[in-house]
Amino acid sequence: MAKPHRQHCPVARMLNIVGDHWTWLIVREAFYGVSRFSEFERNTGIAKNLLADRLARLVEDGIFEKRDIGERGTRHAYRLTEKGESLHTVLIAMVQWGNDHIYPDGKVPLTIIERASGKPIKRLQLTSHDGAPLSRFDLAVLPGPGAGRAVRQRLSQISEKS
Amino acid sequence: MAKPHRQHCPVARMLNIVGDHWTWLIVREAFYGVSRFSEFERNTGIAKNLLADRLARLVEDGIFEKRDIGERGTRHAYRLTEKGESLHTVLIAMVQWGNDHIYPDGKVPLTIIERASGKPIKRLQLTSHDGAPLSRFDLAVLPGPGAGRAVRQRLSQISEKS
DNA sequence: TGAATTCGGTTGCGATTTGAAACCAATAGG
DNA sequence: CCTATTGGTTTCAAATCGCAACCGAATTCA
Repeated sequence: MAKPHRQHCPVARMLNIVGDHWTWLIVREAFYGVSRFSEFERNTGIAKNLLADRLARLVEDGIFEKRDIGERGTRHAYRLTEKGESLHTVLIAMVQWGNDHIYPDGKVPLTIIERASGKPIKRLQLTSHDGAPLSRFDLAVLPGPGAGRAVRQRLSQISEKS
Repeated sequence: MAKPHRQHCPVARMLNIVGDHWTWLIVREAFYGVSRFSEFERNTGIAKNLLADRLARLVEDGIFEKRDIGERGTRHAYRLTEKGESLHTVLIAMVQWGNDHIYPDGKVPLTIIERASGKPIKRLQLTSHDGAPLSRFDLAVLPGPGAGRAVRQRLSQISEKS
């Protein structure tokens, strides 16, 4: 794949793990319940060598866990770890964006509903600490506890401008 | 870049537009207020030829809009369209995931706060139509108004399993 | 008014990655 | 015991990446 990003930025660092488009299709399949190599292959259309490579990386990065099945087996199940499971919010954000902006006339291929009520879920919304909805213009980005010199400098430049 | 995905899936289709890791760094910069070619270049570390390619694609896909500045200008500003702006939720989801899973001991490089209160924003949460928080196990995926045969078949296979 | 620098690219090139296919050993299923 | 499936690895051509060089127009500097 590509050269890893060295920036101390959660987005850049996340992209080192899940910055590949095949990876997201693999993760999507995992949330559909897929766990076997051949199923990932069939459902995404990825080439075998790439699938093997991506799965190995994802296991190494702690997104998937590889378990043997069948006792004396060369058969495996790839299951999402908790770290992997928590990608769910990002995936849903992607689905919602795709549904909003790709299909004309609301002719979306799939809708996500709450099982219990049968009604569609709400769109993901940024909210303040007390739950009030926020737009991106209500936000500011501050250096966190782990911010180094570079990050601090960068963020101060931004706040100057605005 | 890669061959586009042909699946009728919002995730796959979105990845055709923003499935590249550089693209997300460019979008990140745009949300920081960056609009000029040279600034994108400096702040992301991307090569000039790739930046030119990515920006052209993003303009074509309606994520950015390219405006001339300086009257008789070979100088341009790349600004997010509304379609581009709405990627914000996805980006925030990525930031939150990165902050949660990449930095040990909560030593995150940046925190996102509400400007008005100075307090950190809430984590993005899936909610039902009436606002109750949901986990991914509370959800079901149904074919939408634009679902074709392939999607229907696929989704019915999934519901069989669970 | 020149001279130097910046901006927004394009071109060329070697190194890396991709995608498709062929191949393969082990095992499960009938 | 035979066949198909699983989970890969290998091979190879084509595409892409990343880096550096170059470039014309325009802006800034002296």
